[in-house]
Amino acid sequence: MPSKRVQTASVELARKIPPFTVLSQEEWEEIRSSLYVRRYEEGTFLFFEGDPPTALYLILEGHIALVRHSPEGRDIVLDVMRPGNMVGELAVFEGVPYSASGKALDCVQVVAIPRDKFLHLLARYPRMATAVIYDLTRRVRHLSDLVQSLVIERVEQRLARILLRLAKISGEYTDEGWAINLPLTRQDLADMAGTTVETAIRTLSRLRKEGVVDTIHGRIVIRDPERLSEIAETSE
Amino acid sequence: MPSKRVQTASVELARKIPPFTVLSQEEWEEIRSSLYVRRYEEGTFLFFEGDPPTALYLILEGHIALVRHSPEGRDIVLDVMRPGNMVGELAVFEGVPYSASGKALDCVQVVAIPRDKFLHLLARYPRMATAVIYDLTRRVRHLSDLVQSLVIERVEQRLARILLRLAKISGEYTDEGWAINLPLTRQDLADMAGTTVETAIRTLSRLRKEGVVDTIHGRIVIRDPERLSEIAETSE
DNA sequence: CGTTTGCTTGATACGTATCAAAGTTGGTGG
DNA sequence: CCACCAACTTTGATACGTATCAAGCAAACG
Repeated sequence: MPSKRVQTASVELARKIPPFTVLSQEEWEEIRSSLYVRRYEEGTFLFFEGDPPTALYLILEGHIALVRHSPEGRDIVLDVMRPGNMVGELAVFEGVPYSASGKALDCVQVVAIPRDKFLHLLARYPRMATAVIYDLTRRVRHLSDLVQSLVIERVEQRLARILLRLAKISGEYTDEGWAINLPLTRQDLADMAGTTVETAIRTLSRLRKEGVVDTIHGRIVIRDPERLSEIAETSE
Repeated sequence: MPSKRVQTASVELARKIPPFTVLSQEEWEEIRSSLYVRRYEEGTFLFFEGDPPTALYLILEGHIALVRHSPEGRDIVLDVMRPGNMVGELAVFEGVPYSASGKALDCVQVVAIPRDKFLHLLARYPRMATAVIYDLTRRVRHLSDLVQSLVIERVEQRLARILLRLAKISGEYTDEGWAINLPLTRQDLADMAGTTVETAIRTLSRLRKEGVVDTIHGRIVIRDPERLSEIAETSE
């Protein structure tokens, strides 16, 4: 049964990432059966804001955007998570609905841990909490940066910062430049920068005319990382 | 020695708040000597953004604002912490400089736990991690709300939201209305709303003329909580 | 008292949202 | 292979909220 073997192999990948690295081999073997692998297509949702907290997800592959939907129909991307990160801890911990939706930005593979299983695990192996704390810590720091960015920076700077971050997260060096390996729409970028599509487009167009960035086959390529960093850091 | 007795009594208050409630009496007695109480005057700083992480603080009394300073001299309040909350966990955990300053908004009393002591405690009593996680969870949720607020709401709505939150945190019912028991300047409020003093003042003036809020002896009083909630929730 | 610090109001400029409309791309089925 | 549709992208004109600069005012303080 090939599919079964793939499944087992994938779960085994989780063995090597933070919450589980603290476990001994026996402990791991014991809990492994509680975990299951799931795949999500680009653009699909793992869960929606407001859903009851059924599971916590550990990213094996791909990228997930945490998105808030506003009543007026506007979306806001709070964070972009990548392999090794956890998603859904907040809700799972407090037993309250997810406070944001989890949207697959590309082809995503996760290990899902049902809420009650995870709470059991944590009660039994409290050392696992360290991994959760580190993940939350990263999120607090990122959100703090985002707040500061929204208050003091203009759209151009915010976009520059976002592009550099995305390139760091999932960039690839090509002969065209430093390419961001994610199928992002202008709307996605606008939602990350806290602005509108039109403004995001205008800003990117200007940067393209200046030779700083470009889009090739729908992917954004950073042609002049130095210049982009300058724009991101300009304090005025 | 009266001062010594006060000190001991104050440390004892920490016994009843989250990270320590999980400890048995013996465990508590063992670690108690590692803790010490500190007091801060209104307007003083417990630590500054960029300082090495010397200690984690547990608030016994008073309120602390987590403030980011921008290079251009602008301040941004990321969160307001109150009794029972922890301050400084991020830096203490990762061993990196504080990512924001801790500013006493009123007369503050804290239990300080030196970094190495706290890490030891946590390694020894991993159950304590739960309290840390809950605190971080609250912060992530608050920062997420703040980001959403900054992106979709206008200054008036943001200020309304902030006033309601502050009133919930440290409000008192007087015959004048629901008074916020903190000595806040207009600048403080502007820093919380991510705007400038002038705009904050103009907005508050308007609200005062409409009979929604007022300031009496430098304290803000909410005269019409209903109306203020409406303003905070108006989705357009 | 004079000086500082915080508060207030006004005039103007700028960045970005909004509304509108046209161009582009990729996929689907005839 | 082409026609068509839907989704995404792009550009333009205009309006609005808020920052900025400037100046006067009030209260606190040594």
